[in-house]
This record gives sequence, structure tokens and C-alpha cells, in this order.
Amino acid sequence: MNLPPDPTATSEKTAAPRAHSAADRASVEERILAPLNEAQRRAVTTTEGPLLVLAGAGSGKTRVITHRIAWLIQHEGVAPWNILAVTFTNKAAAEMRDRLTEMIGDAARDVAMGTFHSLCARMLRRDGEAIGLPTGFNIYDADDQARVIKGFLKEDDLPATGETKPSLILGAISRAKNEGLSAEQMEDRAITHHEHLIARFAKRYAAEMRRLDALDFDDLLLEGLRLLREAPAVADRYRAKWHYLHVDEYQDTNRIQYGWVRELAMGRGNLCVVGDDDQSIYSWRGADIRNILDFERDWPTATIVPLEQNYRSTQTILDAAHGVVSNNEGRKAKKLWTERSGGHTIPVFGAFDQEDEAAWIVRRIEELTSARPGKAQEEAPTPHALSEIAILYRTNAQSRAIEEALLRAVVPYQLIGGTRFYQRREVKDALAWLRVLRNDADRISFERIINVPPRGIGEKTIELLRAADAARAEDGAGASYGSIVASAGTGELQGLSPRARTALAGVAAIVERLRSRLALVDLPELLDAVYSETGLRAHLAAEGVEGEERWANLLELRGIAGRFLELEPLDALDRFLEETALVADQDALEVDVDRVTLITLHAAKGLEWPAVFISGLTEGLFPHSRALEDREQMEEERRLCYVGITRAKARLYLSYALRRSWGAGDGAPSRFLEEIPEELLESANEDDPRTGEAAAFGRGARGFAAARGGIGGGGAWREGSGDVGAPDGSFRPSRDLEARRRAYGAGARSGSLHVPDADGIDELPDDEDGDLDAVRPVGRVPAWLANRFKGARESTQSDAPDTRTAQALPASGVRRVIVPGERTFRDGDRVRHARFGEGIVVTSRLTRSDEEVTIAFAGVGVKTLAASMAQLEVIG
DNA sequence: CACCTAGTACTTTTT
DNA sequence: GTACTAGGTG
Repeated sequence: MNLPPDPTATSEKTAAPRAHSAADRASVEERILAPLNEAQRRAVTTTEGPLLVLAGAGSGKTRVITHRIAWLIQHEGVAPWNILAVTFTNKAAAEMRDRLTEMIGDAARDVAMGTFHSLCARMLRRDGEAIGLPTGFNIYDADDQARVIKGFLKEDDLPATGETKPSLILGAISRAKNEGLSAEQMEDRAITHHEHLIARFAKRYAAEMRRLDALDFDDLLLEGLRLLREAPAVADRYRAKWHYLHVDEYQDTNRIQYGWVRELAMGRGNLCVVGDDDQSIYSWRGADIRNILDFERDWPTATIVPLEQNYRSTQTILDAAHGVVSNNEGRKAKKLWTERSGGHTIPVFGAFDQEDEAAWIVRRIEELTSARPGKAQEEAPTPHALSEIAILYRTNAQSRAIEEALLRAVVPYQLIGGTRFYQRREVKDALAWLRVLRNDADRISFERIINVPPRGIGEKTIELLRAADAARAEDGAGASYGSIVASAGTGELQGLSPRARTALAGVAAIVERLRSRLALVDLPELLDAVYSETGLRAHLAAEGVEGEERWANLLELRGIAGRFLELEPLDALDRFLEETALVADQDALEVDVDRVTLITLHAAKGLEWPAVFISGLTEGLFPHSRALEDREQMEEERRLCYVGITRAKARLYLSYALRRSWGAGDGAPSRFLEEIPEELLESANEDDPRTGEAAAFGRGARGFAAARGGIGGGGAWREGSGDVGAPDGSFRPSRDLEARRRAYGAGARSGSLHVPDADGIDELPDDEDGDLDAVRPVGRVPAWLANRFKGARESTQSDAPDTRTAQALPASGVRRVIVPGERTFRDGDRVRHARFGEGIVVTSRLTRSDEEVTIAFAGVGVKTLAASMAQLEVIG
């Protein structure tokens, strides 16, 4: 792999490539400017001084930055290493570099690019000593942070729930940090009891992080800023290095990031920021829309270039987006336009529940991806590739129902976000081993791996170690946690069982052995050593199928580590740990793979697809319930909706489910639906006999509002139309989603790292565990339909088991209807299974919508099967 | 000390 | 629907 150079390196370079002759310059102008419109050209050629590019969605923002950089290099003669571009994700940086390479060749390699977090991390690694920061710090993610806080809670004997829930405490600390407040300032400002509590935690947290030699995501930015402010020599070096600064997605920068950029831009003032206030969706993480709204005030000489021509979407889609976002008050008035007039109207589907909604989406996808003979030409566009389709939703939890439907229909997909590769337990364990090797003070990582694989070190032992560590901290003794582990192993710590002592000595020995190789072997080799020396490998080998899966992930990690071979071992380690800590969800997105993309609205920012589904448009979900009472938050939800809609190039589909499975009860159709001009929408509910239009769709008293009244209260639409958009009948219990993902190769949870090839899609897994029945996408009737069936059955007074089979029901392949709350198998029943032969029911357990039967089969062993799936015949 | 089970509490978005 | 905890057992 060709690794871009470290953007923070400040070594001297030779002369910049430059077009010398007038003819050369003319051809450069032609090449770089020709594809651009007037406004884009202005943005590209305005190279000196502050520049704000107000780039509406799809207006060629990335193109402007790329061409601007090319222009600087080839027309203005600026050296590539004098240019910095800050992007929102590493993926965006990589893409920009690729495009730039196409334009200007190898010189693109030397342009500095990265995210705020990665740039700060590099600078701190290199120069942190100038502000008293140890450069061997580890980077802590939310999980690591939570472990730190949980430690405090344990010391204080406080619950990790309610108002002392770690994520809440951390959220409050983070918010304060992003406002630039120190823990001490928090304490000074605290008024309520709770604020004092949080402030005290903040103080402790800061002190502990220092002791742990760790920086969290906020710290990277804060310390990065402090470095520029408090180490003038260092700051000057970077100012001398980067003459031209670019910031992409500027609307989502926070005050700290802004301060950091401003420090760098001081002097030359060549700062180009590109953003769209309508797409500001990260205020909850400190992004400050004032950065964009007040840019002119902060930089009075700034040039402002609005880009309002959209090259992505049809007019219909833009009008829909505008209809929504124009309801916001705090925005710079603007309206995008496009030459692509007209466009497909936007189908809106009101589903009964999430399954129903997902089934509808899958049907539309099947339409999109298959040619439809028999229809008129304009009705039958060329089929779409799966990779041209994305399904967007507000919360990660919503992906589940959609995944189920896609799995059932055997439609390959890639899921972005959710449980990420680097968050998987075994991957984090392996990385924690590396972090321990890197930094002896990293107690959190130590505690993570000290008993991985299990070696008899439990909570009690860890508590003793922590007490010893805390005691030394109070003495002001600088001993690292690692040295405490080591000394405990040699017998210096009282109160340990001999067994624990031996185990600790073992850990210390492993650490020492591995560390001795640290600077000598390359990263994949080091990981191999970690896997074998620690016993991880042997442990997973003994863990069956799940162990195999985990082991595969560890091999994957080793593969990723191979990207750093060209670096010195220690640099490679730092770089690897940094990149694994700072990967963005979006970085996992694969573009060259033919799969439907499932992604949150947030993560979809900056991306585009020919066909986009936005699902879950119900009040309380989207807009989210936490925004309902707060105007500012509501406006952000609206911007999020705007972002979602403008991801679509040609086709947009909207849907909502009136009944939600958890928590907040039933949802009314989202207000955003009402904000889209009606003539742009078309109902996808075709089966209401009363109105001839969508049952749950329309305007005014008869429309969305009627749908609101309809559900739960015995409203008209449900009775009148029967089962609106009845599910296609196939359904399976949601257990073991992970196993089925694997079976279909459908969803590496973190994309590029781990996606099996698409060819495996039609293969069913071996049935070693007897769970084939739970894997195969056989149909089952949804519980609400089954209930209805139950009523019918009772009225016939029939108890014959046959009536529980489902010939009469629409679903194909149904084996057995499970009536909620009723077991159909008793302990001791003799049953026959198509593959396993005869067996005896050991136990049976009811789940929400199914029955789990555990059966002992002669010669096969004990299997647990889903009654709705397994073809079980009672024989005695 | 590890493992299992049952019960409980909570459920946005992410670098 | 899950993530965590408490409490019991081996």
C-alpha cells in the first residue's frame, strides 16, 4: 500500500512543479477551470486571503477543493507540501487525494491531508513534549473512557446507572471541554448538586487520564490547540509549512477546531473553508454553527462565494429538500437549482410496523434492480446496481428490521456503523495488548487484557493491583501500572493468592518478552507474537465456531497491520494504533462492491446514491423524541432530513411505520412529510378501498392526521383496509442475526475490513449446529396475524394440531404457526426432524414470538430449534 | 475465580 | 432488544 507521507513532517523538499511558459499556463487554466461553472472558478482562483465557500448540497464542493489545490500547485506554483486540507473523514481525504492524483500526478502525494483528530494526534506525537505532554500517549475511545469513569464509580460505591451513568458523565465532560472549559472552571461555575458532581468527576478524570498517559478524542483537539498557542516555536514551524489551508465540512467544526485552524492561518491568512449551514448536523458534539454564520465577522476581508447550482439531484428532490429545510429560521437564505428539471415523484409508504416497512423497501429494491418488461420505456429504466441504492435511518437500531428483510430476500448489503470492526471484543483485546506494549502506564488496557485469555486473574486481584497503584499515586511515586503488575508477580504485593501471583508473573513475563521484540519485528509479526505468546490463538481455537469467527477477525487485523510495513517498527505501531483509534464509520464504506448500503443519516453526509430510501419517518424517531421540545434541536433534525433527501440523485423513497416495536409506543407520520410540497409525493399505499388512495397518507384531516388517529384507537384505516401493506409473509425470529449475517456473507459490520465475497451469497451454511432451520429464510406468520388466526381457530373449537399448520395462510414455506403464549411441545414428547431423525423434547421455552425447543436426538446430540422453522413432527 | 441464569434498566447521532 | 448486574453453582 502506498502510505501518504506524514503530513506533519517538516523536512525540506525540492522545488515545486510549475508551469513556466505562457502556453503551459494557458493549458493549465484550460484543464483545471474548464469543467467548472462561474462560481466554482471564482472559488478556485481566489487563492489569497480568507475565503468562505457556501456550498449547497451537491454543488461540487469536493471538486472545488480539489481543483483549487491543483490550481495552487500548477498555476500558482505553490509547493504541494505547503498545502493542507482538513477533511471530515479519512475516506474523504483519500478520495480527494485520488482525484488530485488524476489531475496532477504524484505531486498529490505531498499535499497534507487528514482529519482534525489525526492531524492533531500526529502533531502531538511529534511535538507534544513542547507543552509537557508525553509523546507515547494512547488514544482512548468511548469504551476506554467509560472504563475510567466506572473505576471512579466503583471506588465511590456509586451505581453506573441513572445520573451517574458513565456515558452521561462523559457527555457532560465532553460538552464542557468543547466549550473550552477546564475541570477547574467547571467546578467554579457549578451551581446545582449535579453540576458539582460532574465537575468533580471531570477533575478526577483529567488527573487520571494524565496518569494513564492517555488522550481522548476531545483531548486530541484541545491539546492540539494548546500546542499551537503555548509553543510558539512549534506553531511557527507549522505556519511556515502550511501556507494554504482548506477545511471541508466547515459547518461541523467546533470552537476548538476553529481555534486550531485560526492559529495556523494567522499571518498569511490563506484560509479556505467550505461548508453549508443547512447541513450542520453535529451540534451535539460541539459543532458550532456560528463558525460558518460568523465567518465574515471574524475575517472582515473574506471573500464569499456561494455555490447554488446542484449537479446531483433532480428538481423534484431539491424541491422536497427545500420544502423541509426552509422551515428553519436560523439559516442563510438560499435555494439550490439544477438543470435536471422534473424527476420521479417521491413514493411515500405508510407501513403497519417495521417489518412491513422493511418488506416494502425490499420490494422496491427488487423493482429497481430488475428490468420490468411489459412497462413503457420510461417506466422501465435501466436496472440499478445494488451499489446504487442506500437505505438511510435515524438510529442504528433501525437497521435490524431492514437487515432481516434483506437477508430473507437474499439481497446483499453492507452495514455502515453499528458494531464496528475495531470495537469487537477480540480486536480490542489484541489492540489493548499492543497499547500495553507501547505504554506501561496504560492501566485501562492492562486491565482489559490481564485476564485475556482467562488465566485466573479476577476482580479481586485487579482490585488489589488498583489499590497498590492508587497508593503509589498518592505517594507521588511515578511507578507505572505495568511495574506494579510485575512487582506483584515477584511477590511484593500482599494479599494475593499464590495462584493469582503466578498468573501475574506470567503476564509480566509475556509483556516483557513481547516488548523486547517491539523495535525489531514488523507489525504483522508482532501481532503473530501477541496472538501466540498470550495464548489468544490457542484460546480461540478451543472455542468452536465463535472462536473461529474471532480468529478470522484477528487475522484480518494482522492483514491491516501489513499496510505499515514501509515504516520503522515503532513508527508503524504508533501509526497503526492511531489509525485504528480514529477510523470513522464512513471509512468502512466500500464503493466497488455490489451491495445495498445501510447507513445512518449522520454517516451518510457527503455521500450520494442514485436511489435513496429514508425510513422511519415517524414523530419521535425522526424527528427524534429528544428534539420535540427544543426548537434548536428540531432545526437540527430538519437539517438532518435535508442532508438525507439531498443524498439522492434520481430516486427518493420515504417510509414510516405506525407501530414501533419498542418503547415510545406508536408514532405519527413525521412532520417532515408534511413539509414536503404535496405535489412531489405519491402514495405507495394502494389498497384503501374508501379513498382510492393511501390509507395512511394524504393531507389534512383525512391524511397524516387521520393516520395518527387510526392506530391504537381502533381508527378507520386499519379496519377499512384490512392489513395495510400486509407483510409478504416471510418472517423469522430475530435471534441469531449475527449467525445469519455470516451465513449470507451479507454484512461485515465494518466494511472494508471484513466483507466476505459476494459469491457466497447463495450458499447455505453447513448445518453442524443444527441451526440451519433458523438460518434459512423460511416464512413465518407475524405474531399479529397469528393472533387473528388463533381467534379463528378457537371459534371452530378444534384442537387438532393440524390446524396449526399454515396452509391457509399467505406465507409460503410456513411450518407451524406459533401462537404467542402457548407451548406446542412438552417435555418428553417424541418428535421427528427431517435431518436429525427421532428425538425427545428436553425442554421448550417461549420467546416473544416463537417457541424454542430443545431436543435430544439419538446419535446427533442435543439441539435447540425454533419451532416455527424446524419441520418437527410429533410422533408419540 | 469462572461461568451461567435471571432480572433490570434503558434505548440518538460519532471523531 | 441488549447490556449490565446480582446471585448462584461448579
